Amino acid sequence: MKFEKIIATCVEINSEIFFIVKINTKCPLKRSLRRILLYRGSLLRLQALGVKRVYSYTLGSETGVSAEQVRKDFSEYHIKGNQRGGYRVDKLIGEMETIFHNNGNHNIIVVGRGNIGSSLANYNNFIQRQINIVATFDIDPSKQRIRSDIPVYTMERMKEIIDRFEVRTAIIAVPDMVAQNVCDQLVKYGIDGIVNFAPVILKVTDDIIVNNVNLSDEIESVIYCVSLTGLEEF
Amino acid sequence: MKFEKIIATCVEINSEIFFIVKINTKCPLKRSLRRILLYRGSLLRLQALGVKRVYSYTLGSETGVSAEQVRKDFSEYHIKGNQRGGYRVDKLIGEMETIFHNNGNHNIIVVGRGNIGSSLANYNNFIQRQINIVATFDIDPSKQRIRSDIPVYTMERMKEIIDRFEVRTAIIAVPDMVAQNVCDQLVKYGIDGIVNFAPVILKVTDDIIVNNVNLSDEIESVIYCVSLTGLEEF
DNA sequence: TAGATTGTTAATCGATTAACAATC
DNA sequence: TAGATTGTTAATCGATTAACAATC
Repeated sequence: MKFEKIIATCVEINSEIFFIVKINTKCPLKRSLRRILLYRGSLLRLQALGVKRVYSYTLGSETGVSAEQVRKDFSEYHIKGNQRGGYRVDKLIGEMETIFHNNGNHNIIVVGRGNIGSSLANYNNFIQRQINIVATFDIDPSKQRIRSDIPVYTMERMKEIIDRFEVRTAIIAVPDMVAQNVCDQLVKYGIDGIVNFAPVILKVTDDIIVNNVNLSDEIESVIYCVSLTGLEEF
Repeated sequence: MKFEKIIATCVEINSEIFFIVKINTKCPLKRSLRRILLYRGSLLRLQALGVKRVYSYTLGSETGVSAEQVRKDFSEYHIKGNQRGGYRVDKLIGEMETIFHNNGNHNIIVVGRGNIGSSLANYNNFIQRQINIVATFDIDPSKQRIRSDIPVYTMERMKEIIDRFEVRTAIIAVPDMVAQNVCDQLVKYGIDGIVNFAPVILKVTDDIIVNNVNLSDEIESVIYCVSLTGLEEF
């Protein structure tokens, strides 16, 4: 875990000077560890289908990773298989849970109950992964009438809920203009990790983990790749 | 652009053997190019605020990238600045558009008008980025009554719309169980690029670009990073 | 045993950082 | 000019691939 030095920078906007305190880099999870997350997702799915054993090349093929890479990753985290029968699915999942300290559910909250907020609230993939959305928040009081398993509260109750459920990770799914405000509030209430869906880079201190998910970027990179095909240099 | 060799693999599920033709790796956009996308997003925002000029350290700070990295990236794509006055925002944006061949709008479609599909349909960040959602599709005919700028069609009209608007990129926002079916259909109708929000790895041939956006993984990596803080080794 | 598969080490590749020269 | 900033080359770091030995 590296701590970067704090650099203050400034921008000139219409001859007014603004100071930018410091930016946190994207959640710096090692590639190998992200792949472990990927393998786990795949294994949970295979397990649900009744698969008992996998080989490195099976799992690799399932996740789009080479068999060598899978074994290399397993080796890094001391996950052992059997040189004849591959890996037992349930054992693998267990070992991965240990890596992620997944002893129990992780309580998270979602701020903003618009479309993205609602997608997340209704996303049933989370239960399997022990991600537990305890509440969502929205400034619009009419949103509280939404019928859903996951409650919608006004912003006033944020601190209370964060404390009660010992929430450390929050999702920001509010419009860009208020994302920074919400972020500051969350940090003030003790949140350590943020998944940010607003297309702005949040200004936070170094001790806060931020993962920016930019949907436009994800789509644009595909559009770009597609525009390259056809005009190949051989 | 690299073309991988085709490897056929098989899995045993309840003593039935399934063959997996080939998996496409995640949209393999170079890191530097992804950052160009990131810079562009930031520059568009700054431009809207009235910012005329940026320095490498300003833009770096805005995007969470080091100033050296910014200059290195610019150098790779032959983007030149002024050794005294930094870079002109409008000129930068223009040069980035050229890199992405962004001469005109890119028509895309969204399959699945659930929560994620609707988020995307209502996401106003796309217009600025010249991403143009021409239609959404859903099997549920009642969804066609949704009031929105972007129409909802039944699956039957997919081919027609793809042809008419020359769509090459599609977004899959359907439940996991049908994602592969939808994918196969899209490919049959001539789609070259897919952004997949279903938590399954799609099986496609090598010539199709797939970018898997897994929301659980994004959240989990933050949860993991957060769980690490506090137990630092110094 | 022979063969298939794991597990690890070494070699390569790509991406980031550091250093500094060029220049407005 | 002096100073700040760009732009590029070299050094380092990390991640992937290749090769192969270990073993069930």
